[in-house]
Amino acid sequence: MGRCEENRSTRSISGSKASGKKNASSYTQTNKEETNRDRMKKYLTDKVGGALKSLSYDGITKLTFEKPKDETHGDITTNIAMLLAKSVKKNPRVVAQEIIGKLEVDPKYVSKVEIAGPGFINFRFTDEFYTAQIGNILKHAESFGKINIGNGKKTQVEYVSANPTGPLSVGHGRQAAVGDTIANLLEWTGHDVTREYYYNNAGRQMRMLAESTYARYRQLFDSSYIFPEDGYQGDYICKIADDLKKDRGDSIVAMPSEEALTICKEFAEQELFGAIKKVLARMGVVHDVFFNEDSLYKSGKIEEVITEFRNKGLAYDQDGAVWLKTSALGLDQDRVIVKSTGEPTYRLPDIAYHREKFRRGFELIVDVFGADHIATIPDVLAGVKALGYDPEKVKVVIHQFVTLMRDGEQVKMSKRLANFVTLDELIDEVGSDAVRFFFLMRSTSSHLEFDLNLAKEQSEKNPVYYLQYAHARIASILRFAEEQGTFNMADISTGIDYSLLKGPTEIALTKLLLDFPETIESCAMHFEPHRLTTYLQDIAAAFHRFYHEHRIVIPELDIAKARLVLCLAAKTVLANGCAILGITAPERM
RNA sequence: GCGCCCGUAGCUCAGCUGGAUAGAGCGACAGCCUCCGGAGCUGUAGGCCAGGCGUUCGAAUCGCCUCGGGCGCACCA
Repeated sequence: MGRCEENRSTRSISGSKASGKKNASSYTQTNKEETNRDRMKKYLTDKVGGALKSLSYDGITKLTFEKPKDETHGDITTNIAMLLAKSVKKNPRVVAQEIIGKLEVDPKYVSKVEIAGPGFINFRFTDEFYTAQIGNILKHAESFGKINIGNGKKTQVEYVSANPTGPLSVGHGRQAAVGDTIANLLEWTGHDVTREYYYNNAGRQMRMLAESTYARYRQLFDSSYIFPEDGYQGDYICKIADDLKKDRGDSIVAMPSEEALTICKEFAEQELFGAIKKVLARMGVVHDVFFNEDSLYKSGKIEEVITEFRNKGLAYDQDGAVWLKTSALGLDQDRVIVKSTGEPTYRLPDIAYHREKFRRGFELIVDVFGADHIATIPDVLAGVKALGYDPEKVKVVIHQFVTLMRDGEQVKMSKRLANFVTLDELIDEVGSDAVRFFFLMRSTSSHLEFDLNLAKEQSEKNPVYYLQYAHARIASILRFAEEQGTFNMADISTGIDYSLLKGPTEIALTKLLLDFPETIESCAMHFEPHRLTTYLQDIAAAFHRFYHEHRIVIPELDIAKARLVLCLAAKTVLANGCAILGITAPERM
């Protein structure tokens, strides 16, 4: 890995990281088997399984439980009777009745079993079953929600990966937020995550950057100097040229052009990469590894791949170019991997890079790309497979485009005309929390409409504030309770009578809080950060409802304490969720 | 022409491996502060889930087709 530029510097940006440590062995707090729903399933699988056995219905079909959509249908449900109905030739409701007849459940856990609809068996658990677990949330505190399902699996998440030819756009911003949050989710589920940025500082784009910079530099001395036709038009090039002049005076003007261009390229690259890292850091995004495509050439990895394809009979020469027989790998047509000019196409280094990912020992590889890169993926996966690696280990997350809206109108952007909004400007305008949250709010497969007015709005309309407000409000209540002497943060773990929590809003909030670990699991396994944003909105809403129904700091100390502990649990989940999303959870606002 | 994504309330979008009367926010309308943060809460109105056919006990969800919108389809990355 010596070819990679390591960057394991401290990640202390905006306090958004729960921890800079990525030691898999620290994920011992919550085992998967211990999540609330798993516990319920395990219990019921045992009980219902027993009933099926005594009816000789076992082994016919798989017994599963799921969470009903509608809360009035109980806490957990099974469709087993409907699945059995056909093979035992009975009405599903009759089958359900038979099962219930043989069922023996502990009333301490299960308060209600009923047949509903076409033949669902619904179970309701007791309030105490839930509230008794609040202590568990407090015990794990900032680790509540961590689930060790990755077992330290070596995982790489590649995202952003923009070449240093200009400032990052809002599209890159979405990718940064999505990639970084997926990385966070994978860490929370026990994966050993490396955050990586792949770039190319050779090639045509960079040559154009050099020429553009050089031209702007020359124009500082002679305004009639001609700017290249396809050059980068943006003002940022002028600024780089300006800085170059400050740094080197007029010393480059007289140089031979090759030498001058090299200097311009390196200067511009350094300046742009600095700016890219800086703006990413503003969003709390810090990569561990910056992998330079050029290193693949220098170390001969590119040649190696070509040779191997040739040896396998998967590469051939035609019209002066080298072709990859992708048609033999299940794709519609063959593709060029080395142009007749001798230059490789992007496919070749991409394949070589992915092979390196495998060679470096990654067992799970997540690529986050923009929708415009969709077409390249099948080639790379086919290439990887041909080289003997399992393409199933590569998960590609494609995100669709971002549209900025201002005052109900779409903000027109064009990179070529250089009138696009940069990520930096976006953060300047609405702040890092809103940027991250808005980018994460939607499913990656959907286009994202970013409403600038809404993101700036400091009111209940703004979903970020709604969430953060809930956290700040709880913090305020806890402060108040401590001032009143009702509550002592130091000894909250003992002497709480959770059975005093029995209002509908108290129970609803409790249940939702206990869903946190499985929400994390689901988000991580499907690489879908947006579901966490929806979940946290629900938590905030459930808290506000609870708050409005019950006064918390009251003279009845037992009840006050139980409610305060519920508040603290809600605060914990909100804070942990925000940490994963990479947004702040303010104590005051 | 081919591939991928999307089409759900006036607007922006959820809806996890198919499940029971389709959800949220905004917008509209009507309410709620002697009391811990009203940046909050409650209620009303609003939908043939683009359309069609199929799979099944059961479809917004799966399959095929059509229509709309986006993004790609190079010896550019």
